[in-house]
Amino acid sequence: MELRHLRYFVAVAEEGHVTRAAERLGMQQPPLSQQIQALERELAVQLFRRKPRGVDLTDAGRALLDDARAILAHVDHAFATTRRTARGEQGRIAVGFTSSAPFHPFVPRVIRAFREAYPLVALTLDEGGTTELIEDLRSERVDAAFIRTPVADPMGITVNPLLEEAMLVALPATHALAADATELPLAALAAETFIVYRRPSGPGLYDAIFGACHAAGFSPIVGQEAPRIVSTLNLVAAGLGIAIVPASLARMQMDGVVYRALRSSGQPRAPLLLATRRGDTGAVVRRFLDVVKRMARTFPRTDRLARPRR
Amino acid sequence: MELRHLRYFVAVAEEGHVTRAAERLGMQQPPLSQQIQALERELAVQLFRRKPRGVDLTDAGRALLDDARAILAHVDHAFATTRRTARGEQGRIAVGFTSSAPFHPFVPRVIRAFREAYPLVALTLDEGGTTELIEDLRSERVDAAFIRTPVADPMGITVNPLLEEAMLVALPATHALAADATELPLAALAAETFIVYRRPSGPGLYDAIFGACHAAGFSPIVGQEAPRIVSTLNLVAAGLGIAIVPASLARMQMDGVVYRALRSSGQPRAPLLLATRRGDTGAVVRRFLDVVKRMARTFPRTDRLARPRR
DNA sequence: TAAAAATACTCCATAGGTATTTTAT
DNA sequence: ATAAAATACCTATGGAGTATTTTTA
Repeated sequence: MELRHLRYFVAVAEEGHVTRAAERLGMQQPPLSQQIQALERELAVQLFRRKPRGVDLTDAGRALLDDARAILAHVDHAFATTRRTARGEQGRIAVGFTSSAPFHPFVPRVIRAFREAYPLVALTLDEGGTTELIEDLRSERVDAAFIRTPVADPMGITVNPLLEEAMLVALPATHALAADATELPLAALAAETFIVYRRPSGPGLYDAIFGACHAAGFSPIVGQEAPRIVSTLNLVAAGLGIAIVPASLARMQMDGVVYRALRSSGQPRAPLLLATRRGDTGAVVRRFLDVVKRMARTFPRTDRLARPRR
Repeated sequence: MELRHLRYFVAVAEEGHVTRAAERLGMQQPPLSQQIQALERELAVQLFRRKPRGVDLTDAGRALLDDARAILAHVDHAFATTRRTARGEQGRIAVGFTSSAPFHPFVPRVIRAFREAYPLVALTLDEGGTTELIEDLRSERVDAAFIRTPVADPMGITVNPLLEEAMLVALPATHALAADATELPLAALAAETFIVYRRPSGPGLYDAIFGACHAAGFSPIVGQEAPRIVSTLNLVAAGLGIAIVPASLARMQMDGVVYRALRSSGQPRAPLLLATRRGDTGAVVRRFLDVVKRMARTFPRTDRLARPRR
């Protein structure tokens, strides 16, 4: 029993005429008659009643016709779905992000663009800490993750740098420097207590900030450590110190916190990165990466990556 | 693209191993590999990732697997349905009956028995006049019809005699003969006005009643004609005359009407018949006829048919 | 290096073609 | 008498078998 038999059966049933059906199928009448007979023999059921000017369906044949059509349609549908899945146009993708990532306008923008470009892909979003997200990537709970810091141990993980942005100083509103409306040189913060974000297993943005301070000629005084970037702002509002945060965080206005720009020379910069599994063959993930990289290239110049020095 | 490809694909996907799948399919590994490749080529999609100890599904392959299983199951289901339909175990049948037929206990009994024996057959019931039912049979609105009178023009119709029953006199309750509790000889009705049932296109039970009366030595006085057997009883209740009706009608107790048996010698008898299309090839109809005929043979002796004299 | 899949080839079963007969009105 | 399906027979495509090579962790 093969699909051929069903295709032939439907053609004969629809034409009510073996010869005409053979014509429609681009074949001769005798082999078509034979295949129909083979089908009837295998089912041990008479499907057609032979009449002098054609054939017509028996009750059993009529019962089979609907099913045969449905089966053939199902086959077509399955193939279309398979092809779309292979092209990455259909399927599912789970995207993770750290708490600070969605403040960067690039992230919601790229998610929206992907959803529009691939409406048949079910995209789910999960927030998590960087360490957690890397673990989720390895265990395939997520397929891609927007993170803000390079990964310490990228075994099996590819980290794609996307954009960089300036960093700002977050000051308590009552702070003396907050009165100054202009941008600050980094050196002006030499006497301040720094609230830093540092995750247990890696440096976070720590190195970028400290490197910039050292270049500016001082070694920062470290106060409280916060578990995630967003929570540093709470500590700043409480007057426990100042913090250097990615510029996009300024979108979150928080009572008791004001932001001030840093003078561009020697300014630390915060990256936005996308982590994926190394050698992931999922076509949807590849499509997602394509969209993300393409959009990163067309993002406003100031946020583009510095060309890596070779 | 043939079902073979889907069967092979499912086997390989389930085993995760071409060689083992080939074993399960009772074939060698190379032709199986070839067929899988042919499937991938036709879809232009890679379904398996080849690994040193077997193969595993790509996303596209995983998408196809569910559909492939569903398609193969659908094929099996379709074939089972087709076979059942051919055997008359599944399908539909429309059964007609004249207004007086369901009073005969045989009719509801046989309907119930058929429904139990063939639960997958959808049986519908339609009441109608005899002429109407014969027309419905010809136009395939019904497939079988219980009727009470032979058909005048049975062109293309087979009428199967099933049972015969005695006839009773229906008398107005106020009638002098109603006081007499015992059975009556037919001759006692010689002076009565007969209400007869006679359909436009045929004799109905007219001939049976008149024949019996003539044999009893009188020619009945005909009063009103009623359109259907049941309505004769209304005319009897109204005192317009008496009627000779099938014994099973006595199940319908009606105010103002009493029934009296007729002495058996020369008693007219009413047939119950089943009309079907001559040469109907519908397996369900054949099953129905089988059940009806079998049950008619095992019905209480007094209602069985007189052996046709040759 | 070893297990498994892929390739190369051979064979034959059968789908499909051609010619003719049978069937049913 | 005629249209159409069935049968008989032939051809050749391609599915399946055997032997061998290639692949990859």
